[in-house]
Parts: sequence; C-alpha cells; structure tokens
Amino acid sequence: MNQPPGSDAPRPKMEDIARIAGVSVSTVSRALAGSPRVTGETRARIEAAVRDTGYVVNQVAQGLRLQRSRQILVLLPTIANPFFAEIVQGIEEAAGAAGHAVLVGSTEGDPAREATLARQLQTGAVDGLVLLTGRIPEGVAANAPIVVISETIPGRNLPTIGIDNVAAAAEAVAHLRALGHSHIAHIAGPAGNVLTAQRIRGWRQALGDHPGGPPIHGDFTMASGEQAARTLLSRADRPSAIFCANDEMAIGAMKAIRAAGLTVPTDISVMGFDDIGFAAFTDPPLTTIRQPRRAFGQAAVAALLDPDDTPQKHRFPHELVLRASTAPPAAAQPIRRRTIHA
Amino acid sequence: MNQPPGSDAPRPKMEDIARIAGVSVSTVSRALAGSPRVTGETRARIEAAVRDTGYVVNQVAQGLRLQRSRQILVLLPTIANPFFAEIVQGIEEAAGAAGHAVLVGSTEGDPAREATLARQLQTGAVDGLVLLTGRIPEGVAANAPIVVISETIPGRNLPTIGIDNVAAAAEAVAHLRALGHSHIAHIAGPAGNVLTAQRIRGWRQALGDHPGGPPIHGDFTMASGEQAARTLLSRADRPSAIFCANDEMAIGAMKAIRAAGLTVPTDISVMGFDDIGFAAFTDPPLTTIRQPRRAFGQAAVAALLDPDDTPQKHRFPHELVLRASTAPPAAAQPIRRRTIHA
DNA sequence: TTGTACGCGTTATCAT
DNA sequence: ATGATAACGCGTACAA
Repeated sequence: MNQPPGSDAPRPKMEDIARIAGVSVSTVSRALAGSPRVTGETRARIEAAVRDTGYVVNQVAQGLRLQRSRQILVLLPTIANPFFAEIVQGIEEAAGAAGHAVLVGSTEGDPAREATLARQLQTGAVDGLVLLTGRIPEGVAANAPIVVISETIPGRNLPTIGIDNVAAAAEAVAHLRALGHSHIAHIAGPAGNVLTAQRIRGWRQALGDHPGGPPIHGDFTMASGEQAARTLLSRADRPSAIFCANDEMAIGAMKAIRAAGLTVPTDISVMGFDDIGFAAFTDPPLTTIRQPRRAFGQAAVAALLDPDDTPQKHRFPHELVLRASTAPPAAAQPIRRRTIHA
Repeated sequence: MNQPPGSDAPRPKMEDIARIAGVSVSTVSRALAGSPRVTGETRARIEAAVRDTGYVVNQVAQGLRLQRSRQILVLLPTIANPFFAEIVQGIEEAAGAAGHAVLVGSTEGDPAREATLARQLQTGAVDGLVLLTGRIPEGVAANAPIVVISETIPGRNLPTIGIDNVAAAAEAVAHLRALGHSHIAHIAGPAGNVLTAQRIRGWRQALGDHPGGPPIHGDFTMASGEQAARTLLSRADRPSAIFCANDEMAIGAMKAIRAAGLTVPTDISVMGFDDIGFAAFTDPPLTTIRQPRRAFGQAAVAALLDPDDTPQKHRFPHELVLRASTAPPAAAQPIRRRTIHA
C-alpha cells in the first residue's frame, strides 16, 4: 500500500496538464468534460499533454466536488451462490457502461455486517444501493437511493426487480401435477422472508386439495437441501416429487435421494428454481425455473441511475426449463409392498 | 440517484458537530480519530452530537485529504465461478476487518475491460489491486500495490499467493496411478497462462513414461470440459482416467462420459481441482485437490496492507480430497474384446 | 473562448 | 487541550 520511498514520480494533476498545455486548469477541466466551449486547437494541446503524462482525473477529488462517487454498492447474502454472482455480473456490465464501479458486500446474513456495509452510503463513498438481502440494513437514510432485486421489502415503496414468484412456483408445481404427481413436497427457503412465503403460496395454490404437508425450511444451501430431503424420505408418506425453492437445495436433495438408494426421477421427481449454470450438469439434469439474472442486474442499475426514479415494480418473465429430473411417478412405493403380499 | 428535491436534510458535516458540541472542527476531527489529546468531557459532548445527528465522516473528503481510499479492487475473469467467489469472500472478510471495502471487476477475459477497471488505481479510487486474472492490465503504474492470487505473473516480482500447482497436479495424478491407471489424460486450462502450464507439468511429471497424449485445452467452464471429454472419448485409445485442471471442467467431463453411456468411476475415473462446494454434491462425488481459498483472500489483503511489503511468494498447502469419482480401472476395454476372441 | 477564485469536507501544522 | 488555517484535486460561477 505504501510506495517505495522516493522511487517514483507523483501522479500528475490537472494543474500539470494546464502548465504543459499552456492553459489554465479550468480550460483543462472543460476540455476533459467535453465542453463545446473550447477551441479545437487548445483541446488538441491538452489531449496531447494528457497522453504524454498518462493523466487521469482523480475520482476522489472529483467526487468531493461533484458530491457523487460513481460507485454502487451491492449487498448480498453470499457471493458464493452462483445465482447472486450472475446478478452481480449483470449489475457490473450495466454499471460499467454507465461509468460506475461496483462494490460488493457479502453479508453472510449478519445484520451487523449489513449495517456496517450500508454505512458506505452515508459516507458518500457510494451513490446507490442494490439489495439482494431482502431487508433494509439498520440505519440507512429514508431517502437513500435503493433498489431491491429478487426479494421484496414490505413497508417501504422501493423500486423492485424480479419475477412473479407465486406464479412461477405454481407453474413448477403444475408441471409436476401434469406429470401425474399428487404428493408434492416443498423444500422452502428460510422462514420469515417474503420470497420464501411467495413460493410457498404458489406451491399451495397449484397443490389444490392434494397433500403436500408443511414445507420444510432450508437456507438455500446444498447441505440444507440434503438435510431437508432426508427428513422427507424418512416420513411414512414419502412424496413422489419435491419442489425446491432453489437449485442448490435441489442438488442437495438429489444427493440425499441417491444416498437412500432411490433414483431421480424414477422414484422421486425433483425440481429446482433459478436455473444456475450447474443445473444443466447434474445427473439427471435439473428441471427448474429460470430467472433472467443478467437482466435483473441491468434493470437495477437503470432504476438506480435513472433521473425519473418512480419507484416501480419491474416484473420479468420467468421460464420453465424442462430437463430430466422430473418424470411421471412410478407405479409408486405402495405397490412394491403390495406386489409381495397381494 | 437523485434526491427528491427539498425532501430531506443534508448530511451533517464535521462543522455541524463542532457547532453543536461548542468546539472547533479540529477538535472534532481529533476526537473522532481517537487522539489522546482531548478531554473526556469535550469528547463526551462530541460523541453525543455525533449520536444525535447520525453523523459519519465523509470518506471521500477524508480520502482526498489522506490520499487513500480504503478501497481494494479485485480483478477476476468471472465472479460466476465459485472458486473465485470464495476467494473474494476471504478478501472481503479480511478487508472489512481492516476497514477497507472491496470493489470487484469481472473482466470476462477482456483486456480492454481489465485496463478500464485497473484505471481505478490511478484515479485514487482504490488503494490496491488483487489480481486473479493472471496478467497485469495495460497501463498500471510500475510501482502500484498489487498482489497476485492463484496465478503467477512472469517478469514482475509481485507478492503472490497460491499453492504449489506442479506438486498438487503431480499428487493428483499419482493418486490415479496408485489406483492402477496407466493412461491418464489431462483436460487443461487455456493455453498461455502459467497456471495451465504448471498443472500440465505436474501431470507429466507424475505420468513418467506412461502415455497421456497431449493435453486438451479447455477454458475452465463446464461446457469446455464436456467438449474436451467428448474428444477424448472418441479417440481410439480412450484413457482410463481424466485429470481436469478444475472442478467445473471435471463436472462437464462427467456429463460427457454419462452421455457416452459410460460410468464414473467404473469405466473412467475423473479428478477435479479446487474443491468447490459443488464437488461434494456431484454423482459420484468428485475426487479433487482442495485449495484454501479463504486463506488466499486473507493473505492477499494482509500482503496489500502490510507496511513492510517485501514481495513474497506465499505458498499454501493443498489437500487431496478423496471421494468417489476415482477407482481402480476396470479390467479395461481391451479385455472385453479379447474375452470374446481369446 | 479563456482565466480567477472559491468551495466540496477533512486532516495536519502551527499557534495559543 | 484547543483553535485557526492551509491543503488535498477538481468544477464552476463569474469576470475578462
């Protein structure tokens, strides 16, 4: 972080460019800002000086003067989840195109860390906040520029980006029912967040009168999906299909199913949600609901940077991705026992 | 990004705190900096004012004055790869603990984007650079504070964090040989980077006189691994084991193997590299080499922030993780034919 | 079209 | 122990 003492020239500043080009700093500033009120000839001299020195404006000084940092902060539970990572890619693309940089904060679900990170907003280090955590951190100003992706935050009227989770979950379960499944369990996200509730609602809707039992809550990790599936498999009335609230839990569930000596989809169908890259490479490849993640990120940046920011709900289309982890139910477990004794 | 006009109070500045506490700004600054030369009583008044107003120092102004931003930039090929994502987590943890924020730049392998992002360094927006891309972007100052993770950059003597890739690759292949494999192919990373060359060297070393053929180059994606494996499977002398330069390519390879109607590890053993989270959830679970990613990130931050930054090579231990994707070779394909005719 | 002067919010130096 | 002041690098209103 520290320069080897005396080993190199200091960064040139605007003043240096001005001196070299034989003009004043204001002219340099204007030229760099692309102001029309500067002669082609002077501009040429300035540009030459910039090239020669390798000058770039000091964003910190510029930020102080302009009262904006050209930086966006993204708060998310964990960057290790590909679903979030791909949203971040979308954010980065769009932000970069708009001349903004992106800070990421992995909060690991820790409210204290969320608050600490969000403070960046108040310190002027950041122009806007993209929330993937589903809740507003402690202590952010009421008027702060915030946009919410994937989740929904009750109470505050914030621009929100996402799909119709109820409809998407219902569509997933409808697919399972169309296949002939009647006992469809649900491995849900952590209790207490809106997203979890929405997908549960969609599941219930599509379930109709059929049994599903209470949802089992996981935390969106593969390990939690595995654990939840174990619970499900140990029950007397084992489901013939499991709808998981994300792909990682579905991947965990498939592991548990294999471990129990059962086969997907022959014995049990499994569905995920999100369509992360790995979903196409599981065995069998995972049937799931695709969310347009890059588009989420891009829309978020647009909402944040757009002058007329009418808080709006951007609802993107989702897509049912049919792969091989779902199939009609086998003649079902009861039959095995019956064929022996009947 | 823009405040609803007139809807709210401006952020309090140090001057406001000074006025409220009845002291000068210098005293406030000192108090906030924890200087011992300030009375307990005045300090109390200042702290009260800070609490009441919700004041936080303006990092931009502070950065301008102090000539440092307390921000670190991480440049990586793609944040969607869990291997990189987990390194970023380590960086974030350590950076956060040291009061620094982290900017991430997904370069998607685009040199232009790398250069653009790296310019942040010159603009004063960033105090240091962590490189996961394996090459120095165009136009960064020769004396810039940089640390390299996982990769190695020839020519410049930079602090470098990683494992011994040659040894690790050799260990992987030795494991395969110990199992009894003699024809061990390698799906390598993109040609031209040091990491790729190192793992190829390790593979060759452990191969000894046994055939391996030339390595097939992928680009670390699952799709490229799948493609490479297809090529391998179509060859006359199909390998009995494939060592892949990362887990994602191994996952892709396993898909190709299944598609060919073969079984892992019965017909072909597959090894990965990295031990990303998904490696434990594939079917069969992937035997691989674990790299301590969080530790990488933490060490990088330490190297960047440490006053006595003697460019150093930090070599971390790797670990062979035995799972179920490797096994002794079956009596092998030749045998099938021979048993018929012999 | 170009230059001068001030302010953005903070910290460090020098007085007191 | 505390206060006045300059400086960090830049953008802009105003003057020329």
